[in-house]
Amino acid sequence: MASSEGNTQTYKLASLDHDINQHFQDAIDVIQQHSHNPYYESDYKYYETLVNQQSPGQCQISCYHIPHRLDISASPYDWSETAQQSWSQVMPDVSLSHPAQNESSHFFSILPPQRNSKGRKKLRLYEYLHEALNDPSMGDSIQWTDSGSGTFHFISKNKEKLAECWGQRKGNRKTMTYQKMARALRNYSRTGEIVKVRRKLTYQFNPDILHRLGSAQVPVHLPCQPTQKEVHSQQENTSEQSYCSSAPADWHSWYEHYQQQQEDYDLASSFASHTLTKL
DNA sequence: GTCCGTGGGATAGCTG
DNA sequence: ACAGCTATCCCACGGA
Repeated sequence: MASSEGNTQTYKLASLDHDINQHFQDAIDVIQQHSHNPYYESDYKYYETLVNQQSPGQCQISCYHIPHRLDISASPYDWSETAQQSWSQVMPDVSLSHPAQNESSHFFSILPPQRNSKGRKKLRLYEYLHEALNDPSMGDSIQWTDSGSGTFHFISKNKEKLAECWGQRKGNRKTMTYQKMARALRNYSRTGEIVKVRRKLTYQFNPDILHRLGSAQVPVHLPCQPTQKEVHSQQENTSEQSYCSSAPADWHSWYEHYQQQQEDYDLASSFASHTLTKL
């Protein structure tokens, strides 16, 4: 894909200017905000405020629901509406002053899109990550950077724990590592489901994926290693609900938007670098 | 030099 | 059996 190559080149350029860019990040943010890019906003405001709330080593996902203003809670969602919505309508409008983990919560589950040989849907990585993000007990491994824009980051200290949980969840024989899990995440960059953000350990959900995950919820408890009964029960609960696997109209525009952001960032980086050279 | 994060080719495994 | 998709394995690279 040409866009992937473009992104790669952009990353390489950005790495050359890494030091400079750190100092110019604030200025770049201002530029991006003025260019009306809603998905490049202040992703990192909560680094200082986010707190590890739960005990480490606990490999369990309780699956809490974050209420979004646009949320449709547990009711099935008509995805045909999504294609008719503008970007601002699709995006959950979560106030930056209310980090997700401080919200009141209740149990939920998400709907895996793939089916296994028995006709059940298979959990995908991004779904698992979304579960983990909304599970306070996993707050020491993965956290929302900005739940409104779908930006999240792994906690360096415990990211391996999350990866191991993912591997256990998938029933892998070999231990899953963050490195391998991150490789899978990079695959999502190709499809646009999750993209890499220019920050260490930070990624961003496609807003439509985010919206889909946020609105496909039913009360259920999902342990890291669910028993067969639990798996069956969960899947019984979710299999009847509609789950649109086709890409809605806004998906493409979002990805273009993302690429444009990369270009904007690159331009800003070049400008910053050029300016410093002259100084 | 090591460690960590990232990028990507190759391949295994699953699904239709 | 086959193709397509996703996850995993493994290695290389760059920065701190």
